[in-house]
Amino acid sequence: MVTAFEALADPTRRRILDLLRERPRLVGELVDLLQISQPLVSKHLRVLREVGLVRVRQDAQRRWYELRPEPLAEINTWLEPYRQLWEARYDRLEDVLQELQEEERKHGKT
Amino acid sequence: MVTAFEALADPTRRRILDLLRERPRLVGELVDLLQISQPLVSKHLRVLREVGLVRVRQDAQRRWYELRPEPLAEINTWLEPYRQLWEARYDRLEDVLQELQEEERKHGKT
DNA sequence: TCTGTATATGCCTTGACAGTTATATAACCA
DNA sequence: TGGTTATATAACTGTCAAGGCATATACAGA
Repeated sequence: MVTAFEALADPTRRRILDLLRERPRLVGELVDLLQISQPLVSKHLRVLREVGLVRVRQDAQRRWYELRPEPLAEINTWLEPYRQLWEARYDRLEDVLQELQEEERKHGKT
Repeated sequence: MVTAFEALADPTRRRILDLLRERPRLVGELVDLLQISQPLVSKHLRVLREVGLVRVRQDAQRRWYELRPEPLAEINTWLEPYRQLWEARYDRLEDVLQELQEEERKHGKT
């Protein structure tokens, strides 16, 4: 596990980030909200920590996990050159139509 | 494997997409460029096909693989609310400084 | 029809990771 | 100090995907 891409592949981790977007949270809060075991939450948080997507503030025995969105900029950068492409193609319906035709040809040959 | 997020987790697949961004390519071309086995390329292409990130045009025995950037819009949408956050924090150096201090405190206590 | 070319698929092994349970660590409180 | 709370980690299991090898499929040309 190295990049933010891998970290985002897991849907649970995406949910954790979404929850931290509202405000920092304790591990226990996340356990309640996600309905999964505490060790599992801690593991996902460790992965997110390692790629820099969250940081921890310790407060006695409690640990506040806080979002650090900067690594997402890496993904945004990778995405950039594609953005223009899909925007440019929004008005072209031919793709969809042609695909429907091909599906028809393949499956509909009863 | 379901979403574009999972598809992008693999660096080889990201490379394939980058190559297809220039122009459509034959499977054989990708094999040469990526320096990996033909079956493996075909398998990655299958994953990309299943999430709709590429499409195929058949030309005799050859298959032209072509980029279909639309599913990336899903990722872009997910990213959207985060974008403002990291942009808002670009000018705050305190984060970095505080982190350096904490590292210092932890490891530098010789 | 046979042969070569281009690509896909099946089977297998290995490694990584999600998830669980049990336990360790660490700080607070009585 | 002992007990309790909050979180992390270790050990384990099951699953799934990457990658390799062998083979099937599909088409073209002779």
